[in-house]
Amino acid sequence: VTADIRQVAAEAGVSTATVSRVMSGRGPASARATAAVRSAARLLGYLPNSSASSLRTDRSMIIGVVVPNLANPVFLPFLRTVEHRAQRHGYAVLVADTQHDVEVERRQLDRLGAQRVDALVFAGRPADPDHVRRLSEAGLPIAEPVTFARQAGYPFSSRAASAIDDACGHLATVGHRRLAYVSRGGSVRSAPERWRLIEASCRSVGIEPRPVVLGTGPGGAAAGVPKLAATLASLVKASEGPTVLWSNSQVLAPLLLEAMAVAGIDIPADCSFLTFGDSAWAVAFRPSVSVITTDLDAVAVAMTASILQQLGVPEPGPPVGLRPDVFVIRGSIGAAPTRV
Amino acid sequence: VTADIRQVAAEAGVSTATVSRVMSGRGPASARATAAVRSAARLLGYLPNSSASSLRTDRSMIIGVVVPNLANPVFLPFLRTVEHRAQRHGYAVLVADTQHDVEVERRQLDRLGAQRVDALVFAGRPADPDHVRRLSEAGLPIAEPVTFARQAGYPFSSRAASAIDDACGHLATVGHRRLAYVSRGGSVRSAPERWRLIEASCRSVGIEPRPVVLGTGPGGAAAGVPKLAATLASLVKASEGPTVLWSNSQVLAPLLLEAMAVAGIDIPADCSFLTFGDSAWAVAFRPSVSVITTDLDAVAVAMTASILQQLGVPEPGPPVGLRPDVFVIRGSIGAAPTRV
DNA sequence: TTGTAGGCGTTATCAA
DNA sequence: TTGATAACGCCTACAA
Repeated sequence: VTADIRQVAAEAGVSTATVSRVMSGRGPASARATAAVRSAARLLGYLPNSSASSLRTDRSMIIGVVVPNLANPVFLPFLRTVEHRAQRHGYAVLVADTQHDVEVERRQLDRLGAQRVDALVFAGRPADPDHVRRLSEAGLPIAEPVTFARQAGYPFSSRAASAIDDACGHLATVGHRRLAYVSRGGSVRSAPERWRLIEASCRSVGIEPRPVVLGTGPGGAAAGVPKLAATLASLVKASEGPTVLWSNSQVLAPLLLEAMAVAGIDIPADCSFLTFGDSAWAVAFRPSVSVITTDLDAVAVAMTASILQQLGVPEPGPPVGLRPDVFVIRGSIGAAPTRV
Repeated sequence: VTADIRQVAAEAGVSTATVSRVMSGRGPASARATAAVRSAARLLGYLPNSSASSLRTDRSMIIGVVVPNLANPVFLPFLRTVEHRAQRHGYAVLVADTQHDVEVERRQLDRLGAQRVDALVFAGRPADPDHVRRLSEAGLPIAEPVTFARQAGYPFSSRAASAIDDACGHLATVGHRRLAYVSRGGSVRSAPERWRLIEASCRSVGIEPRPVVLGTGPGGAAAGVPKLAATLASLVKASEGPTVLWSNSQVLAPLLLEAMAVAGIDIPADCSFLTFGDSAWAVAFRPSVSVITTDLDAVAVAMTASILQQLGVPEPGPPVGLRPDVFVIRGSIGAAPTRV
């Protein structure tokens, strides 16, 4: 369907070597030849076949982005950032959703391997870290959040820890003594450090933490708001019930808030609320929702910069620093209620 | 770095042709040869080089997905659906963000063209429809929402029209006579039909519609909530001001809601509210937010199925029907206030 | 500064 | 059922 390099060469009255040199910008070419090739290429709508070029040069100009769950909007800024910076340097972006599944991840990595991607960027923790380590040792440039943060001097724990400490400290100060950390089945596994940090931090300020794991069926928590409301009602209204609900994720937060509204739990009079992950809706909600934010975008920028550098692309500007997570106090946190 | 077909052939004691036949599943191969090749491939970690394969077969096994704005979460389910169905049939997905810009789109399409993608899926309307039409006429399978819906017997207008009529009808019934349709600079251009439909529908039920376009600077409306609040306050509190605010997009909605809260505008007592695009937060919000939903996921499924069929991949099951948009009544719409 | 020619890894043809 | 071999389109020594 498309023109090839020989047709362009013929049209321009030069050899294929000259066309190649002009199109890639590598190697010498007279002004005359350059002009002839350019116009011939435009005339024929010539686009160099990157399969052929990859085969010859052993560079695919493709970066693979591995996302643990494409349904989760938190990964969107990540994907966006990588795509923007990659395309600026002529790289295309292949996206692969692993659906939090080891087997799917393996298949996807094989697919990316078959495409001979020049680098791999993980938007979240890989399901099979060993496999990834092996690829990395085989010479493939790879960026993965946890390892990356560690190398950059921000191991996960320290990045999140201060924000979690801030949150727990504030909660204790305004009188809370019992906290429930709510998550869904799938997510617990993906971020076990969080729970450990929260647990430790709570204990140190005299708050008793308690994990609440919601069932993860088809439809998940979304399917059963009335049921969820009942669960939360009995949880919160018990005499020794928690006075704070802490949502494990941005996705879970609105479901919990809705269920609390349905259950007639007033925020923050009956129970305070906070969640991981900020959003415009969290701000708009009344009372506005306290959050712990991670600057995922900055992480993506730093990871992409590191990858591009390994690929030998000069990225101008100073290296981007990673900001630790931040605890944002908003109206959804109030003084602990005194239960009758 | 990776093993090639010759090494596998040597290891398995067969020819490269046999390896190729076994790995691709095309062509005959004895059980004995198959087993030998399989184990040799596993041993060497062999992944066929798809650049070479593409070059030879003229099929890249890549589907390009063009997204007008990767920052907008509405495109996420779309991307997810295409990715899932594509990978099920061995296709990889290349994602390209055009940032609503003709020039960027052109560059991205060139990049995808250079990769010789087997098909193109547009998650939103292309910035340069003529260019896309040209590609399509050149034989590239392309799916694009508007054209696709039209072919499927659901031209955009009729898909959205009944929901818009429902909304306007309901608003008129509960006494509204003046409506403001709020959008941001960029989005108006991307969906001018909406405004036309809304305008016509409002007029037909005796509501006076009025477009409100918010400035689109860096940071956009997000930067100036106080300013936005002032704007909305003077808009709504005028004696002839609108009694309904209709948000053009899911992204804009939380900003407007926050600004209304800041401005002390009560929903729905002072002013009713509705938006395009449903979400868990819209449901959780109090009062919960009335919406017009589009089943983008179903659109993605149908578009992908059509593409896969054009690529000669048998998609089992009956063709998916496209549901028209739906107007969902929730608490954010109430009776029109009588202004003093 | 330009052209010639060989080969990147794979698949399809064809003869055995 | 198998194997030898000629492309696929491009890049890059190397020679001119």
